[in-house]
Amino acid sequence: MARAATTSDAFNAIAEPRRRDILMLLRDGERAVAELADNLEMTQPQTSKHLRVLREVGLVRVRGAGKQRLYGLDAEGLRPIHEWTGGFEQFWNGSFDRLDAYVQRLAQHPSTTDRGDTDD
Amino acid sequence: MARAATTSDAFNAIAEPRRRDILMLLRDGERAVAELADNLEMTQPQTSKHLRVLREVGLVRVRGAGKQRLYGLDAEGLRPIHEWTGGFEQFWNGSFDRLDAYVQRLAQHPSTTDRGDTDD
DNA sequence: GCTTAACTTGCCTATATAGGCATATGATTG
DNA sequence: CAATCATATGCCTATATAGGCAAGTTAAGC
Repeated sequence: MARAATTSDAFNAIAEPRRRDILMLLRDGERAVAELADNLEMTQPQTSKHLRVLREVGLVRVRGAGKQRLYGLDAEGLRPIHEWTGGFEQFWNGSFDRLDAYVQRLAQHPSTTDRGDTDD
Repeated sequence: MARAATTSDAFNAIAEPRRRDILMLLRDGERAVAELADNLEMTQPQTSKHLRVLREVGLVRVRGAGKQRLYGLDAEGLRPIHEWTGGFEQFWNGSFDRLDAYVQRLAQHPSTTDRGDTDD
């Protein structure tokens, strides 16, 4: 099979640096497409396409304003990613060692601790 | 041009659900390839390839243990993602309105978002 | 209705996988 | 060294973009 679709979920959507840039810009408020394109030095169609992806995964929403289309942030979709990565927080704040790993393994998969190399 | 490489950074690496599964399993401790493959119901080559991507972006590390290769978590690389998404936290915890946006636009410092330096 | 402005979409190409399968590489043991 | 177990890679195919460019669409204004 082929690779996963970037339009499938937020994880894939923010894998593209361009789209992360767009989201960061939108933190300052709604922006028109041309404004985004100008700020990020991308062509307009390029910007529109990225915005479409972001819209399909629900990270931005559009609002018609005359001839323009104002895109606004809908960051709720980033929350699952923040929480998912947060599930690994203990591994980078220094409060984790082999004993912790062993305890966690026991708690979660008691049957899979039979590798016999836990000689502590 | 083509789409971005999934091996380029952690953002791309975790865009693949399979790889997220692997990382979650590794929270319980080191695992051999076959063990991961078995747990996730993937083939062994498939697992090896995903592990290679994860290794190249620095999310896991390997350790030879006899005939086996034990993969362990190196979650430090997830930290930037956690922090990046954290930069949008204000948008989903309800403490954001048009005035906030206005103030942020005035400040124009997208590099360092709110890290509790106001009234924590 | 026609023109213009601001976007969106279609079409095309090149590229980067992800998965399947077979094979090569590494390490251990007899 | 040969045999075997555990992984890693190579090769191949199908697919999903991302980007460029052109054409279509929608909204205002005259």
